[in-house]
Amino acid sequence: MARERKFSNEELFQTVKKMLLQHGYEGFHFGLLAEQLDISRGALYKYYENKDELITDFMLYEMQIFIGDLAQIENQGDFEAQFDFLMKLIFDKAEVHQLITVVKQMGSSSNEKAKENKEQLEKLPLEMYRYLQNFISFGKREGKLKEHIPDSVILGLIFQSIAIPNHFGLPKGVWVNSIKEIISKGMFAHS
Amino acid sequence: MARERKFSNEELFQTVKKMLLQHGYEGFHFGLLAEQLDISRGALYKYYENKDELITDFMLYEMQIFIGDLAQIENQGDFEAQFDFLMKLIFDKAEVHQLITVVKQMGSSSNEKAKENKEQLEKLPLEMYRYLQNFISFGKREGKLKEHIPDSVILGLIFQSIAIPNHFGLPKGVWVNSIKEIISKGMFAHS
DNA sequence: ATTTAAAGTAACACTTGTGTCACTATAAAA
DNA sequence: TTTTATAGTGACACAAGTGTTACTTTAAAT
Repeated sequence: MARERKFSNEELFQTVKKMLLQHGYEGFHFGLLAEQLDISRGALYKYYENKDELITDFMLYEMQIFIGDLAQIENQGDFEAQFDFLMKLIFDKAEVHQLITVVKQMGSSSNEKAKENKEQLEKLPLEMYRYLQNFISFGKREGKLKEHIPDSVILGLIFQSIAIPNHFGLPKGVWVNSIKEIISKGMFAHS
Repeated sequence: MARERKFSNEELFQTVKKMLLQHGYEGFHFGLLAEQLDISRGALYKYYENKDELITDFMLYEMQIFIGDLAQIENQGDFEAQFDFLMKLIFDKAEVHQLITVVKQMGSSSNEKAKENKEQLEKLPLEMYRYLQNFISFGKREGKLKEHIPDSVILGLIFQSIAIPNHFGLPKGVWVNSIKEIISKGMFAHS
């Protein structure tokens, strides 16, 4: 009944991700995207009214995958296993984190659908927080995590650790293990 | 011999900083800047040929101040004092860190002066590294820092810690001390 | 008071991105 | 094979940023 599409949703979102990481929110535009997908700019308007609607839609997709993965933390057994799982997840999905800054750069957008998407997006951190809160409570309850450090600092530091630049190109294993060691036991030698 | 300027260099750079943090590299432009400074756009071209020349010039100014402050680390006495000094400096100058990402977004710019500035900028991390390398060597030599953790991970984690978002608005003292504790002694309770 | 050098302005031509629309292309249903 | 619904195109009018230039303003030197 209809003509075949020249690009899949999967292709579209992958290209959007690449473009956003490369050019940031303000440098991202339909011309660039259309060129990468080898279609005309006009074709994109068949699916999205504007940039913000497309970006929020993409972010929703990306975040839902991330949360789906995160949900698996509950099946990981003891606290150490959960900690390892979380660190692995974060390092495997390093880009998700940089993408979050993109949403913050969006103004109050013109389009209705984009606003809806944005509202949806704002709910997701709460959903994430549920899993992470459980993880931390579990750790504290078991006496594995220091009681007196605020949960938000623990979470913040874990999440931020993915953004540390590996300038000297250390092998990933060494890299991740070093970061895990500092976060869990500190960089100071035992006195 | 000449007319009075409507804006000082100090004012200019402060506004550039604000605009860059607010809009990012690609969203920053002369029109915006001129409006903020309450001058015409054309006036800016009396001083800078284009955006990249202005931004690199600003970054050079900003980084040189930071390095000047950092140099004081050598007068801080023992290792713990140096660590405290470094953490305080980093938290007081949190913006400098976000600004570094701006330089990475610049393409190979059109203008000669901008290229020169960029080359200068690329030399600065090495100058910073000298101070930080000394700090870490000192710490390891004194047996205060773990020998087996690569220097680049230690530095990376310290610098990255400033970007942790204080979503829940913890008081700055609690906030910084918590982060310092994790970095130095870890978030795991002593077994 | 006149001159002068630098500061600032405003308009122009140019470039790049936006959103729309009449149009063509194509795969499947009838 | 004709119809039809959807995919995709290309051109148009518009909006926003760039870089230049002829012009005006102003404070200090003569």
